[in-house]
Amino acid sequence: MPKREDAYEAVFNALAHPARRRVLLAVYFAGGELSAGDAAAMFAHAWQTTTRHLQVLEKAGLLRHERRGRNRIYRLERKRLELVRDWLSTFFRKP
Amino acid sequence: MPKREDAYEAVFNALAHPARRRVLLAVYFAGGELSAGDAAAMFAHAWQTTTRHLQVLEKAGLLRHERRGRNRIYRLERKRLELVRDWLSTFFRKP
DNA sequence: CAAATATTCAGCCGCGCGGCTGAATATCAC
DNA sequence: GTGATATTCAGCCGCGCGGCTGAATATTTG
Repeated sequence: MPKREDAYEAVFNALAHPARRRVLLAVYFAGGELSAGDAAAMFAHAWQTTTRHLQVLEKAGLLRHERRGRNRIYRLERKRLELVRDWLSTFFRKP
Repeated sequence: MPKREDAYEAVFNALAHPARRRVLLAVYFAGGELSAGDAAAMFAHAWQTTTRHLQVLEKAGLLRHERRGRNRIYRLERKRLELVRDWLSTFFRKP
């Protein structure tokens, strides 16, 4: 089983790229799910590039996908974002 | 003046490296300030490498330093971590 | 001032990230 | 089944990140 440290590593790495952060926000504002195509349409670069970003996000556990017709629908995994929130919370505890 | 986006970029990038996350935690658990040497001592790699990590953190606004004798004391900028907290909070709002 | 200490500056280098293109795969419409 | 649509897979490539070493820069101590 993967260690907690690896989880942090994957998640923080995933969040390090602006395109990936935008995707997460886009999924959220689209109501929690978004097709790969709609995600790719947000960017100037080739859609294959977005595909890879989506995979990074998914491997980090921040997204999950589901096939729906010929689209792939990506959904947020808020639980995974809690990992970051928890990491941060350390710094905001009363001393 | 720097844009908000650039701030996110710098901060998330800074947090992407495990050594830098460890440094931030170390500073916190050391009571809010830590010398560059003590930071470097935590790692197996050359201290010059830590120097650079500290600079990345400082340029991201997550640390500030102050000379004290021949040491450089690094202090946390919690304010900057709030940026990340705010970014995250979007996802945890009631729908 | 000279020597020791603490830390940074400058610059080299390998490797992975994140662009790209071209081909493959899955599903729907006819 | 054929073609169109949506998306991924495979692989190329440049550039920057993050290691390293060696030299330089404060600051304190004797």
